[in-house]
Amino acid sequence: MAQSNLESTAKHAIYQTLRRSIILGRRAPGTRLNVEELSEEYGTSITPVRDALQMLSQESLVTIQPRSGYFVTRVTLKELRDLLDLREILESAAVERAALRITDEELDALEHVHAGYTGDDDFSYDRYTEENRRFHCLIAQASGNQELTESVGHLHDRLARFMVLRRAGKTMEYTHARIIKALRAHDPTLARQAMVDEIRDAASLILDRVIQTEGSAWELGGVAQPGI
Amino acid sequence: MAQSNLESTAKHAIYQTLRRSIILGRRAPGTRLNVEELSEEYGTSITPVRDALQMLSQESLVTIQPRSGYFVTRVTLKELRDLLDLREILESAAVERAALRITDEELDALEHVHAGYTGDDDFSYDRYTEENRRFHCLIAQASGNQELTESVGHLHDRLARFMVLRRAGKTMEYTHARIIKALRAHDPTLARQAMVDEIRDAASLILDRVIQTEGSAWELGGVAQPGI
DNA sequence: TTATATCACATGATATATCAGATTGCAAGC
DNA sequence: GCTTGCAATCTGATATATCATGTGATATAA
Repeated sequence: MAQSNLESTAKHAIYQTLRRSIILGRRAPGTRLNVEELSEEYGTSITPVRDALQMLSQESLVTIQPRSGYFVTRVTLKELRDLLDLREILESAAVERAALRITDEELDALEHVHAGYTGDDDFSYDRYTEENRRFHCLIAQASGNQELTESVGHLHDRLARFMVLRRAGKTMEYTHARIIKALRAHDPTLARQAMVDEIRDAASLILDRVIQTEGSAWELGGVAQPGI
Repeated sequence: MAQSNLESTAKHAIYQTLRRSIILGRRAPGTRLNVEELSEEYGTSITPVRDALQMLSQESLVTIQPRSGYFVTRVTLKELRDLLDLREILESAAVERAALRITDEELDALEHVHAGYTGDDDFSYDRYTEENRRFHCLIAQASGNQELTESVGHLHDRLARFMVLRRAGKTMEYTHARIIKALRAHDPTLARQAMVDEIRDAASLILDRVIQTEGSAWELGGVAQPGI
């Protein structure tokens, strides 16, 4: 997304709000998104709504059936596995690079990401998920590669609705502390190992949870697009 | 980009044509893209032109200055370096995974990508660049990770206008043969090394060429967006 | 009762007009 | 001569109307 000051446009405000509601699971996968309803909800015409939906479709959060409808994208189990694997590829590379060049300021920032465990309610889990995203993006930023940072951020956005399923509120600070320790030691191998451990644990938990709680709704290995 | 049968829409046809002209360098970085002119050129109203430009901006090929103009995105030297580094991250991971699971059919396909060296003219270089993209996407596909495959494809699209600068028409088949040999041996370490060698050689050549031929036009380490 | 054809409606896609902000050029003041 | 302010123009952003396609419902025939 290459734009300057796009934040001043209505389409951007709608995009952000809608994106967040999809990511946080308030609009369920497969749900139809109706442009007339959305334009009433946001108090605009359908044009910026369409623009926002176009943007979301390019992030694969929304699927366009031309001339038929817009839908919140369903994710197959295969796609989820692919995303989690891609996450490992990107974030292990990021943390290796970060270990070699991270500054004290950046390390301090990492240590202040978490506001602590406050329970297992939905509100707390929204916060933990956001803090987790911030933590990992700060590491990617410390890699010095902005393209990599943006890729990591987008990946977290796409995975956010699944990250909540982990229920890792109690353990997150511990696993992140391991990563911070390796970064402080400027040890790329150790940092990579700590990161890969976290990511694989998370992937395993997410996949288990998804299969348990939504097994019957998943298109295992198939194409899960509306209308097909 | 999550859509079904989008190819039937005018916005998609415009998107593809415009995208290609940017990638092939026919619209130079920094060039203003005027919606009225484009709508006349494509014989439509400005609406699908706007849609297409929105899509291109999300791929960072176009930069939107809200209420001011659309421009072909300029890439800073830092961004180019970051992209090339991200390419190494993604493609080395892809080739490792491919080495473990590539089929004979996929290997045959790799061996038939190249139509041979035909000279140093522009037309030939367009073809080499396209063949190079296809080669690397086939490898990513052989990794079995569709998300990774798409990421590699997008990366090649963004880098296409720089890949041409390599002038690697004569050497490409040789470097690709090394990779194919390692894949045939199902040796991930060897495959990774061959891939990293190619990517680093390419990156070095591209950066040298860019600095030589366009050094004075580059915003070294700065922000190179129109109007700033 | 089932299969096929037709019609009506829903909804995205597109066209056109208007609005809103940015940019440029010119004039006045210092 | 330089700077600032204002007006005009440019151009993207948005609103509204119309078009085009897909889907579901209904009617008709076998």
